[in-house]
Amino acid sequence: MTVKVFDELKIKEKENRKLIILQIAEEILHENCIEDVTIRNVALKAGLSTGAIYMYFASKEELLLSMLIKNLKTLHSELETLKEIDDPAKVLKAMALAYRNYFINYGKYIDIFRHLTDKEGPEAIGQDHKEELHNTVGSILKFIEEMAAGEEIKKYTGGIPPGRLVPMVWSIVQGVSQVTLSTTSGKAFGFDFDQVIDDFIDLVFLKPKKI
Amino acid sequence: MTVKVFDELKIKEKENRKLIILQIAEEILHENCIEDVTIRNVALKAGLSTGAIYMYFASKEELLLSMLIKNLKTLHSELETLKEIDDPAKVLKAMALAYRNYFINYGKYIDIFRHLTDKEGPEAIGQDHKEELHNTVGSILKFIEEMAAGEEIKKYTGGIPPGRLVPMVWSIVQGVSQVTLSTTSGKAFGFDFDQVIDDFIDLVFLKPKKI
Amino acid sequence: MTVKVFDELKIKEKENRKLIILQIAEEILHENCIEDVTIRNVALKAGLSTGAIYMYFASKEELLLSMLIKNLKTLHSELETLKEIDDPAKVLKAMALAYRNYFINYGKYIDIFRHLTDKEGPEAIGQDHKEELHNTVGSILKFIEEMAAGEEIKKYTGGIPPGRLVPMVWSIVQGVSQVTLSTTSGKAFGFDFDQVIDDFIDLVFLKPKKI
Amino acid sequence: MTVKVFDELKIKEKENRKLIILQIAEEILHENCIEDVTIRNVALKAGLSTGAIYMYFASKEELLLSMLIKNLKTLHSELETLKEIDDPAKVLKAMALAYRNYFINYGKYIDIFRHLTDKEGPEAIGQDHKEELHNTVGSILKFIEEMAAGEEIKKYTGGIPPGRLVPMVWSIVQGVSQVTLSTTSGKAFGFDFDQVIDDFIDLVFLKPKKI
DNA sequence: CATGAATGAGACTTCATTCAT
DNA sequence: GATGAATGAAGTCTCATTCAT
Repeated sequence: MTVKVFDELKIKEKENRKLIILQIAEEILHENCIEDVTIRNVALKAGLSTGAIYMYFASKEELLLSMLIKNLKTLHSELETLKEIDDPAKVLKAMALAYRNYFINYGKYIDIFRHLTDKEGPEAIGQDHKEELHNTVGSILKFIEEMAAGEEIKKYTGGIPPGRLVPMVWSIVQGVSQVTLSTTSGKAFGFDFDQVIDDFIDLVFLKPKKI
Repeated sequence: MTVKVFDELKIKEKENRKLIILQIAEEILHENCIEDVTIRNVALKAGLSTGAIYMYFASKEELLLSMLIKNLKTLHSELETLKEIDDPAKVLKAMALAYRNYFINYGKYIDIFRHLTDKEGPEAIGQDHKEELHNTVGSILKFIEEMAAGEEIKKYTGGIPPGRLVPMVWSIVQGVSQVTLSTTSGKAFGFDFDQVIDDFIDLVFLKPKKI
Repeated sequence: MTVKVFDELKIKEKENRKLIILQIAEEILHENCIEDVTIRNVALKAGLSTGAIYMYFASKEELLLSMLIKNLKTLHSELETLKEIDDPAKVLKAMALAYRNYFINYGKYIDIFRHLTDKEGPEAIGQDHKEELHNTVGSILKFIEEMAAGEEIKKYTGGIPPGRLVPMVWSIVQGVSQVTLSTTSGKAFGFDFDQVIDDFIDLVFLKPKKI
Repeated sequence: MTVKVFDELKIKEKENRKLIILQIAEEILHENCIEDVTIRNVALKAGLSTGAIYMYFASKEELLLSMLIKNLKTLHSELETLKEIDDPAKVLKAMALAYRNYFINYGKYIDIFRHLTDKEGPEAIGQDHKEELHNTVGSILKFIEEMAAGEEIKKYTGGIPPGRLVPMVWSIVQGVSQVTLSTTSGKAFGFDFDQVIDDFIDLVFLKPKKI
């Protein structure tokens, strides 16, 4: 029995250390770029040896994947808190802001996403991990669909079924984030996240009343 | 005289080979990912030695940049052909399709964009090249703004000035492309480019008439 | 406690390996020329992979610089032991011999010197390292000046202040080393280091008494 | 007959173009460093193709060697003009200045010297070229020996035979050039060529009279 | 558990040299 | 004679991963 308790403690500790490593990797990604997220750099910043990282993650691939999933889950739970809002315009704005946080803080996850999913062959992501990723994204999309199915929103979306609003919302929020928050377009051309989102909401939700 | 003709032929041939290399690089990018666009790989696929690539491009940066600018220019000229269309909904659809081609054929240029612009320090893109890139993007954005300033479109966009419609259009088209055309979201969740664009156009342009 | 001992051992071992690599690099330099002191060659001769060298030296520049400074320091400490000699002729001879050892054993440091200092731009030596080098050379020159300031020596050098004797001594000893010890002039024309130095000492120190 | 004249003209023209290429190589060496003397750079500056250089020089080695020998010959003929000077101190000063010119203008010939002579094996310099180099240096040394055999000079050099003065003069002049004219020691420590040479001449030639 | 030395492959890049035209 | 495209070897350096300790 006692041994078991110890074992569980050990597992918890291990899980803890995993999270710490993950967080350090995120900091590096956030402060620099995905190319700088090397095992060496992570180990260095964590005060560990390079080899030690492999006690917690089987490969770099797995580490990156863990980062991605962890953050998608954070995004999901943030979205969940929006369920109580009634006004669809406000929901959309809140969703956009949640995504904005996800994008700003862990901004370069699209890179990871792509990096992990576009590859084929031996370096590619394992099937099991692929599923976990798929499920996590799925739950976010499902949430969006639920939001889109609200009574209020139908007044503005007409005949478009909720299922079809999902890729639209997802696309727009991601597109706006990427375009307005990236160094190039964003800073160079003076694009502003809030402005674009607000204008979009105006366009969709307020216009009918105006005319 | 004859010599001059020969000279011109040589220059043309060289330009040709440059384009072939560029196309090969594009194929690699398209079939794999930006990390796989290495000088080695390009040379291999071109049946050349690695050194030979440097006869046509002074550095890897220049190769990537050439790809990017070439395709942005193609996009721009495709957009220019849309000037005669009157119906703003049709323009938007046509623009989206143009971008879709750009994105589908040479898919991951956003990666290059970021890859080239996010870096700082010695590996970063040179200032002169940065400007060329900036200008090319600028001319596309300017075109969008001109489209957004049309009389017809004002009926649907209300008080939003054309300048502010630019990032919105750009964001949405890019976002939809990325989300629906990428392997992951697109194929995995059954998102469809045309459907999303059409729904969006419905939302913005047809709704007023319904209510 | 034991752990600490182990740690210290490791550090010592690492330092040891660093010295071994340095020595191997020196051997290559001695047997060939500075162009042959490549990371590849050093690694090969050390039975290591090229990457392994970078565990001990951050760059090739650092390796070369370490070689140079190490040997300048050896020269300096050898010179320091000459402080007790009274007879200036003997001091000069001893200094020349010390330099000869430095030059013979690690022969082509002048090359490194130039290699490191003549370059400008990114490949050039870092400012911090430049200073360390400057200081090391400075301490040697300072020693020579102190020697040149001795009472005895004034009888032979007349009104030339000690500070001006420094470049002269440095030049002559280096020149004689290079000319007599190099493969070409030295071996080809039968020049002999000791003979030249002795003659020079005769010329300066003994002549007065003769006339 | 006529054909022969043409042939000679051709040979002359070829020799001419050889000299031009040589001069261009020298300019590059002078303005930059030996590493920048590449066949490509020379061809570029000469307005030729890389391949064309090989019509005039069998290899890069030969080109460098030609540069070296050409300049040693210039030095030699400059020295020959000093034969009429009587005062040995003045001769020494003039010789030093001649060497200084050789060193300043084509300063990095010592590198070439070393580069060419220290190598062994297939890349090494051919035996025939080695001899030409040897002879050219030999004629300079012979000149120095003749100078050192003058009656006037014996008063200052006592019993040292002229043959043994040769390496001393050669060493000192080269050493002083290298130490005072190099970026590092020279500029960094404020060494001055003329000062050192003058002091040295004082030391050897004028001191006896002072005491 | 943890270390960190070492590997090996691969990244970009340069350059002397050759050869078909 | 001359061109310049192409090669192939070599250069510096990075990094995921392994393994003896």
